[in-house]
Amino acid sequence: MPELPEVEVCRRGLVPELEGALIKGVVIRSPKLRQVIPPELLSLLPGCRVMAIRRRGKYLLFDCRKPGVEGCLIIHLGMSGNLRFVPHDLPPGKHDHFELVLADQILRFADPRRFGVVLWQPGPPEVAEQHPLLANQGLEPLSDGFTDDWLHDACAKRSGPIKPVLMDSHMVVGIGNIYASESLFRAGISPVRAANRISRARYALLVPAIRETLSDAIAAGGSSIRDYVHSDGGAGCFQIQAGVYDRAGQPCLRCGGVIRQIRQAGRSSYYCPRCQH
DNA sequence: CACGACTCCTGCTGGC
DNA sequence: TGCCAGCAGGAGTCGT
Repeated sequence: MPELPEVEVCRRGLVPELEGALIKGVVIRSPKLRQVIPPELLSLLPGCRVMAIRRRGKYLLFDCRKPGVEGCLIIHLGMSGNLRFVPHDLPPGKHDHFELVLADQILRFADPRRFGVVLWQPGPPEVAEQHPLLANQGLEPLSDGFTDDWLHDACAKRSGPIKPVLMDSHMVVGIGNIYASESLFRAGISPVRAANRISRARYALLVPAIRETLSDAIAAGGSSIRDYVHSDGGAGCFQIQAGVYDRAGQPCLRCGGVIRQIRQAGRSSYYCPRCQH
C-alpha cells in the first residue's frame, strides 16, 4: 500500500504521541511476516523509551533505549500494512500481528498480506542503517543530493525502461508503482523510454516532477494525519488525485487523449501516449 | 552487472 | 448468486 509519502505521513502522525513514550508491553500475535518477528522483542522492548522516530525509504525506524538495552525497531508496512493508535480495550482483528502497549493506548500493526516486516537492530541509532535490509538503500528523493545530474549519471548504465528503474530502491528509495507513473506523467516522459536514452535536460524536468509528486502527496496526507493513525476503520490510506494511475481508457486531464495501461516488470504502468515521449 | 521472472500472503473485483 | 482467475501501492533472491 504505502510509498514514501504514506510512510512519511504515518511517521509524522506517530511522533507527537510515541516519541518519548514508554513501552509497557509487547504483543506478537502472529510472527510470520516477510521475515519472522524476533521473539526477543518481548524482553527487549518493555521498559524502553522511544527516543526518536525516523524514516529511511519506506522503512520506519524507532530508536529505543533503556538501561542495558539500545537498539532500533525497524518496521516496513509492505503492501498492505498500517500502524494505528487504538484504545486498550479494542479487540484485535484478524490481521493485527504486532503491538506496542503504551500507558494510555496501544500502537497496533496490521498487515493482511504479510509483506511487512518487524525487526530489531541492536546498537546506537547511527548503526541502525547497517541492518542488511537498509545497508543497500538508495538515495532519498527529497534530499539535496537528488539532482538531475545525479540521476542522469546513475541511469547511464540502465538500458531498460525508465519506469522500473525509478522503482529500484537500491538507486532511489520510496518511489513505488503509483508515484513512478505519476512523476513520469508530470515530466512528460514515456515509461517505456530507455533510462540511458533520456537527455540531461529531460532529467532536469523529471527530478522536480518526482519531488513535487511526493511532496504534494505528503501535503495531502498531512492534512488528515490524525485520521491516518487513529482511524478505527476507513481506508487508512490517502492518495493524491491521480493524473494517470488506474485511469486506463479515461481521458488525459491535460490533452484529452486516452490513458493507456501496459505491463512492465510485472507491474501495471499508466501513461498518456500523446503527452509522454 | 543489469535485468526480468518468481516468490511470499490474503482479499477484492470482474467476468462468466 | 456463486465461483474462480487475475490482480493489488513491495522487494529480496535467483537465473540468465
